[in-house]
Amino acid sequence: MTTDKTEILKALAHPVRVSFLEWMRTPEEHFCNQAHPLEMGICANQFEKKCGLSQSTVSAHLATLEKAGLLKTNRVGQWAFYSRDEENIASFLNELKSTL
Amino acid sequence: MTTDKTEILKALAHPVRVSFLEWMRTPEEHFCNQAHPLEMGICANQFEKKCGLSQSTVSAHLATLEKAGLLKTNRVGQWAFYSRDEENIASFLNELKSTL
DNA sequence: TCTTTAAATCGAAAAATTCCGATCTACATA
DNA sequence: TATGTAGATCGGAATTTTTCGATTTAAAGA
Repeated sequence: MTTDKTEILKALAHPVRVSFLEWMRTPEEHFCNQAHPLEMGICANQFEKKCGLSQSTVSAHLATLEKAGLLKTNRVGQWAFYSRDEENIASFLNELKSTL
Repeated sequence: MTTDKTEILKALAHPVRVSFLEWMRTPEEHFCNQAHPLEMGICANQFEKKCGLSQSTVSAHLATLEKAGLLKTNRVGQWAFYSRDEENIASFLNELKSTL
């Protein structure tokens, strides 16, 4: 969670990772079949089903987004729940708007 | 000049290309030594001096930014003058803000 | 304790990106 | 016409990214 502009832009350079973030804007729309309450975040395995990539690839994409500061992780038992880091996302968008 | 979100985000994934765009926000500050008037745009060779990369590499970076729709080209004689495509940049930022 | 399940990590292959020097094209000028 | 300059394009090397299957780690349940 570095919040470095370059790292964030690299994280956004792959369409699958952008999709992950976009899906998470409206979880009830994209992850309505999740066993756990959506308030806990989105379970990692939900992304696998939705994007068709392997477990290890999805895990790597989620790690990239988390390292960039765009996602937060909530580990409960054997599960990892991801949610958008709205504060970092907003400040990135603001920085981009004022510097780009 | 496709104005495709994915292509733009890929174009922004390299720090040198982001620098190019940022420098061009204030040309009088970053390209004050240009022989031609800054209103014509920024001459390609200006970027070479400033970033230290080779002519062919700079040309490729500029082409990437132009294909993404972030820059416009104005060819005059043997020179290529580049300027920001403010309209596309603004609509990209707006789209990003409302979808990401 | 043994088995199952979820997710991270490892190792390696494939693909994409970055970069350079050399070449090619176009224009300008002597 | 020959020379010089600017910039695009080509070919290839180096690096980075993407992806997968296999393994490891950790927790859950039988």
